[in-house]
Amino acid sequence: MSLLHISTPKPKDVTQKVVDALALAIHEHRLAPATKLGEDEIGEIYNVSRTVVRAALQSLAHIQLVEIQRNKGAFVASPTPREAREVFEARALLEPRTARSAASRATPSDIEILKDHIAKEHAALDAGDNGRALNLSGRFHIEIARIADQDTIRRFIETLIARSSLVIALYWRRESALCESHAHHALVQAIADGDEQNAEELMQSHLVDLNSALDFRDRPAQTLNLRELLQATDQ
Amino acid sequence: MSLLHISTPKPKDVTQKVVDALALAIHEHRLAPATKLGEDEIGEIYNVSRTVVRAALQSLAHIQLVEIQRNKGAFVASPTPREAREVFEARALLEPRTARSAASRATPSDIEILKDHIAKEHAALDAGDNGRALNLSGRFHIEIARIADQDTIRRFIETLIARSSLVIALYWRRESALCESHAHHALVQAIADGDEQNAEELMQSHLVDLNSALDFRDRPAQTLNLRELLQATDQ
DNA sequence: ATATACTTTATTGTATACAATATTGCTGCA
DNA sequence: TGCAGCAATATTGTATACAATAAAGTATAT
Repeated sequence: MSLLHISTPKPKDVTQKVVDALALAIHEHRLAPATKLGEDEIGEIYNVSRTVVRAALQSLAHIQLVEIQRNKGAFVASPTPREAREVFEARALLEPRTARSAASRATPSDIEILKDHIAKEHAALDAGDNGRALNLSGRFHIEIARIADQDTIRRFIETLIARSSLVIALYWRRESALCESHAHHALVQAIADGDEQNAEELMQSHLVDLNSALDFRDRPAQTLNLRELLQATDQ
Repeated sequence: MSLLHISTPKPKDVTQKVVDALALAIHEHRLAPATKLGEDEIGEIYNVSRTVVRAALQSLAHIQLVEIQRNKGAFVASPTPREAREVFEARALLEPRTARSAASRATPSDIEILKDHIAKEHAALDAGDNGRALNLSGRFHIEIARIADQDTIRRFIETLIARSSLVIALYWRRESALCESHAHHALVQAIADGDEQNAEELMQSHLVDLNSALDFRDRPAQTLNLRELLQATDQ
């Protein structure tokens, strides 16, 4: 056995890098819903070929962060009011149970990680970086799913959190940025105490609060979406 | 991938054809877990280039029907006992609620569709085509999710049903093929009657029955998986 | 005979070239 | 002016070519 490769210096998965970069930009609201994502353009930005850009876009399409239309291209997804509602209904179905599970399994180091997330979120808010704060807030929820130790459901929740970013970008009503800090803090406390019932209920009410801060009556109606709707006659 | 992918109306999407063909082969247990899916090989079978094969494999990888290992290739997924358990836990979390929702919304034509599914399933069983029967059984569950009119959750359930095929291929214990016919029939009756409570409970007990027919103690341990494990040194 | 290093082959990862389709711009005519 | 039809351009879909990596085979030395 040759000891030549001591460790893998570059596990370089270029496609994943592009996926992560685009996903982060969407989560942080730097890329608005319905934005066109041209393949050449993205390829030039990241210095990769269209091949990997296409793979990245397809990956993002699958979690419904982007929508690919044949022969038209890829666009940042723009959830309809109905889709937006569904996202939060699904979260309401999955996350409370997951929080309960997390409360029954969390280790001290898990609690540290959660508290760390909250701290970073606060820091971002203080710095006025709302995009980063929103992203951290979502990752807080994903972290709880990870602690619950249910990979399958965690993956579902990840996609729901991702889409939630788009929903918030389109339908957020309140002026105050993210006043959920207290909810997250209380949740961590319940999880740290192993109080399953409380964790479940806190998560449920937290999601209700989030939902009530959204206004689905507004039309999302981006220019491109409109044009698509007007032209959609086939099938 | 619009909201309606009941069928591909346009014969132009070659990738989707490959995806569907491979998925069907897996669902019908013609492709066993851990089978290597070489790109050239598949490309020759369907007369397409590796480009579309790769796109198809990536698509299947995302719903965890295949597993892609960098520089190694794609393999039919081989869920571990743990993953298998998680699949059915997730189904137990999502499907009863979905059945309830379906019971509150089903139209007469929906009922017809469900009964049609059951009839086809019986026919397949009588013809000794267990693979097809299993596939139809899964599509029955997906149909209920469609009736429930929750696209987001329906997509989750679709992936769970797909993975269930693999789980059954690996961990099915009973000799009798699929004795769920009665359960499905009773479910349709409850849904047709609009009996939400009954539909939810029937689905729950149906899933419990399915679960009890699985034996997760057996090792799946395919040859290739073993070799991978012995070489897995990263992380 | 076994093990190790090296060579050869096969397969995947990425880039590029070509084909198909959509979009845009122009020209001519009413 | 406004619109229809065609031409030009741009973008995506697919195939192929090349590069990187892993797998397999071979020879040699102990």
